[in-house]
Amino acid sequence: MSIRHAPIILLRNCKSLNPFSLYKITHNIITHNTHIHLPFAIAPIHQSNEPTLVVTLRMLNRLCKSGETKAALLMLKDLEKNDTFKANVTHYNIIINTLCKERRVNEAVEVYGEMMAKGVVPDVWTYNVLIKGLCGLRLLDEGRGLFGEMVEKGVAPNVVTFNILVHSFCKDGKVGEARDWFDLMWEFGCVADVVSYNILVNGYCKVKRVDEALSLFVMMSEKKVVPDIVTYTTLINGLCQVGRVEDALTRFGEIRGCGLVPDVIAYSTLIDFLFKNGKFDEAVALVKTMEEGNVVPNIDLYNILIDGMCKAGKVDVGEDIFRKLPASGLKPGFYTYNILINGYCKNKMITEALSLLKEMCVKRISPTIVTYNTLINGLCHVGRLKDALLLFDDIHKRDLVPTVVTFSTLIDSLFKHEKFDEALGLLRTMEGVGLVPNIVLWNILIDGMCKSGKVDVGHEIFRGLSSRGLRPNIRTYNVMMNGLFKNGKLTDANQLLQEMMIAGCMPDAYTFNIIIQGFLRWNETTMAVQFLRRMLDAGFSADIHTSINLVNLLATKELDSDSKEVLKTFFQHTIDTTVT
DNA sequence: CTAGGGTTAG
Repeated sequence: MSIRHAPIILLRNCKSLNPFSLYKITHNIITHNTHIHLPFAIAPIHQSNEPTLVVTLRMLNRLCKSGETKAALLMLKDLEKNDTFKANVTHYNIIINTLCKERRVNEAVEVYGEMMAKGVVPDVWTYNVLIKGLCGLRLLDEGRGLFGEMVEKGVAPNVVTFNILVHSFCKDGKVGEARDWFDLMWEFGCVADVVSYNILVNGYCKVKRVDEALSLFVMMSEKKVVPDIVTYTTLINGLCQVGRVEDALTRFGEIRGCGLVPDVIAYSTLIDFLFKNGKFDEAVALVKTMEEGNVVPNIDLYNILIDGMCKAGKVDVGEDIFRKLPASGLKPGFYTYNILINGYCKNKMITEALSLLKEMCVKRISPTIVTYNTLINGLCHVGRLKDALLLFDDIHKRDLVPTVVTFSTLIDSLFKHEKFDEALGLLRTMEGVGLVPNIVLWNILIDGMCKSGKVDVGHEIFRGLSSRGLRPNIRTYNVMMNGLFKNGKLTDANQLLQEMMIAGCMPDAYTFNIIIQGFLRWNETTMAVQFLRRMLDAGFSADIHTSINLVNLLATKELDSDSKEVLKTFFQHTIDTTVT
């Protein structure tokens, strides 16, 4: 037997080897026996007479699919070296795609450079994959740049190219630009398909512009693009998000009439929404309908069910579903554990939550940082700050990295325990490891500052937000307003209210309660009553503190008849809603 | 032999 035939015999006998081992062996033989050509060595793996091109493509693809990127890269290098067999654009595409999926976009771009240096001309697939990879890292400008480059090089974009771009801009919250890309495709001879519409419909829904989503739905029928189950699920989700449940249910009912069948995700969307809005019975009824329709629940639906049970205070039912998963051939992963742990925490059953953490470790399911964040939050919530800090120390031992959420939770709790110095110390630690506070943490900090008697520092932080590229949200305004009122800075508080309205941030129930209590505290009865009226008009109700203050007001103060009238309406309204 | 869309936890 000549050395030339060695690989053939070797590989014929090792069908059970995985692609990596096969290629490793092939690769080793080739590197040590330079006279053997790569295709010659690989072909026998498949014991077929297929053309070498197809064989090598399959080989590469199998390596990538089984997570053996290293071996795949090795193989590509060999293909590049080979002079009797030239690497084809698809070889490169497979590699570039894999690297992009692994978020190794830098390397993908390098391979792109290499292929051009080798004179291999990139095609539309190459660009689509790279644009998607870049946009996935939120490098939208680079993605846009690559689009320009492909056009310049004469590679025509297709509908997929535009879908990737529309989707990327939607994900970044830039629906306007997404719409521009959507409209642009016709100028390149492309026509939007059902996927294009679904992406944009979802984009509009995610920023709560549901009416524009609905008008796209109309546009679809004008353009004779038939909606599919994804279109319906997207719309239903959007309608739910803006509280239009009735419309959502109507759409759900339309599905079958279009010759479509609701799938698990369609059901999941509605079921989850029903649970989140306290419509427990309706949610359970829909699960039954689903099962009767022979739609098989998957792990995601079970996660939603477990979460829903926990949110309804029925953790034991949640645990029951959890324990019965293996019977349905499903095994809970860290995600499911996190949900159940969260359920126990929200129901203040910390012992059970902690024992689930132990169980994960025993079953070799690695907890994630979310697991720890959930437990730390749960411990803080029941006042066990010390234990929360102990758990915080465990994070490093598990090779996990704390996130801004981890720090925020602890800092918030430290502030609530009036441990101001420790809170600020932890903030410094956080910044020391290169984490940047987000708006949620700034809200906590502003609140903490105000409550430790440093309103001015809080106000300063607030003023500095825009220079950090952050926009105050409703909570930011609320904590700031609360701080200003509590410290008697009524003028500033008033000004802040104007500011938030101009910024398009509408006061919510919290805002009104803060304002009313704030004015009452400083005996500004007229203002308080004025805002009470505005609150009632806006459809919000008073919280318990505000209500008590208003009762006291009625009992102790001389009031003009107008004010009395407002208070009367308020109490009547409260009684009505309490009785029903 | 490669590219695009809908649901869930802190």
